[in-house]
Amino acid sequence: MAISRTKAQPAPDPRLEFDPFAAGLKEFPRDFFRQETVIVAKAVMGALFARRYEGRWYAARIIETEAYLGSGDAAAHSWKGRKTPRVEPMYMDGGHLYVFLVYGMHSCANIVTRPEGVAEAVLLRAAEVPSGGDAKLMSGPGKLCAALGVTVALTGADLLGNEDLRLFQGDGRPVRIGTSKRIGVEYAGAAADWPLRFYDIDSGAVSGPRHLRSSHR
DNA sequence: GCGTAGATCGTCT
DNA sequence: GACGATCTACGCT
Repeated sequence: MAISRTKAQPAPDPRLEFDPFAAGLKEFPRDFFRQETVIVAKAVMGALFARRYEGRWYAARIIETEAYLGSGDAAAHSWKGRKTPRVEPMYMDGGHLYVFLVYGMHSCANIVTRPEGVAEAVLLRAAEVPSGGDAKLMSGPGKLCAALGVTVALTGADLLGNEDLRLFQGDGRPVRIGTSKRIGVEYAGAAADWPLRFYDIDSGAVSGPRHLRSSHR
């Protein structure tokens, strides 16, 4: 009988191997994540969501996000102050991770924003391979998590000072940002039409229907 | 390119 | 007991 040990985490896609430290990339200070959620949702465009696995670093370049505005947002899990065990990470200080499971099979990763007690977050919807390549690999929140090997086991983790889960600033290249309503929240009434989805107009990895991929704003 | 259906199970009512 | 902050396969145009 084997000795019980911590649950094994899935391996990231080898194509994502990239060392942000070797590339000299900087991280974000805590206060960055405490800003307004829409500001953060746009500012992390081009940033690298990175994970260490068996001693190597793997990363995804964020090119599509959505803002979820807490208690006043019918599309947010924290709508009307809901605070169930699943949603609790959304109430943590900015810079934490909130991961949940949708449709019984796909994980979705969010960066928690605002100070502790304010349940807002930025959903990471799509990303590019840092070294280039398959634009379809991470063109959707579930695929992004699958490629990086991120599961609900990581919900509540702190991205600052974390040994194997971090967020790095991009290389500073300007990103042209398009705006649209959020995807998959038709049940949210008026909030379903709020312009809270942001994406890199020039990226081939953007998710969603065609009419939500062309330039807006 | 577009629309539809089915998968699959944790979470909340 | 119903329903997802999704994805893929498949049929049709």
